[in-house]
Amino acid sequence: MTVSAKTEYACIAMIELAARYESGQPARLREIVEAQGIPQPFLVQIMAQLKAAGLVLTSRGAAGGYRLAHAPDRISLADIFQVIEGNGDQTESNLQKPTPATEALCGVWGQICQARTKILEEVTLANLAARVAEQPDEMFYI
Amino acid sequence: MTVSAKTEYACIAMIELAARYESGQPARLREIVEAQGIPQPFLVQIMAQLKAAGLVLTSRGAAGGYRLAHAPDRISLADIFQVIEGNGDQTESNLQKPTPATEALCGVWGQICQARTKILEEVTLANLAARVAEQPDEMFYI
DNA sequence: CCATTGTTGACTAAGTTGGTCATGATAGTT
DNA sequence: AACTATCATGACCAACTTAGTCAACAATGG
Repeated sequence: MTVSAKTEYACIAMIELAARYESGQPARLREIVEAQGIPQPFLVQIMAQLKAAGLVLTSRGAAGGYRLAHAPDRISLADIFQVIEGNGDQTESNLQKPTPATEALCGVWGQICQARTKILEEVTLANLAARVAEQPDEMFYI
Repeated sequence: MTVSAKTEYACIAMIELAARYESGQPARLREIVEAQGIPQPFLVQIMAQLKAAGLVLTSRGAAGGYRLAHAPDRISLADIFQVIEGNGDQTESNLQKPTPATEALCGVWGQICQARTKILEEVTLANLAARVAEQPDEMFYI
């Protein structure tokens, strides 16, 4: 599989925002960074992409921060992957000249993409937030 | 998804070998290269890996070449992926500090890996060779 | 006005991918 | 034995991607 760090960070940040969605108050970058241990300047890039795609809203200024653009149960991991990785749907071959063999293989790649997309679409932020809430917080070490 | 060129080449070469399995005669590197348009020196590397993993047998010398080590219906794409990509099963997080959020996500990554592996295990070389044989050969252009 | 926050875009270091090259080892052919 | 066809091995390299940094800027609340 190999999910890139960037994509994973994006998902984590979105989960964090989902947890605060009810309160209606925006989360500052620093808060997300501190809660999750993501390198700050890197997260800036990521949030910018998520904003450009319309998944999060921002407010500038002293009391600013990031909020989800939609309810957590309306945003799925598939949406986030789409933004960060582009539509990674590789139904194309690396080989220029199409042969019967490449076409057969592309069919398989397509099947895999479909299976993956289905799973990602079914997992929403609300869904994940619930799972997170269930787990013990494991903060008993420094 | 993004299957690397290397992995795809490996699969193609194995399909080519599967087609010749019945004849019992080894296929030369050059023949595979010419039939499929893979850069020759690169394929050498790939075949070496497949050999080291015991998927193909080789004979050196004038009438030498490559053969499958097992019947085509005993080799699946999962075997080939395993050799070329290592066990790409990423159930690990990119983030050092494990948080509840990362654990929830890793569960999803695991699900996806499982789905992918299942598909790859079900597709054997015999299976693919049959699909290839069905397709018209599209050799009407130069 | 000013401190706090997000915005933008350029930059970079390290690793991976895709590929090349040269040289050597082995086996059949003559 | 000499020759040639074939695989074997390991070093090498260029381009791209990933992960991350930095600095200057813009807007907003108090």
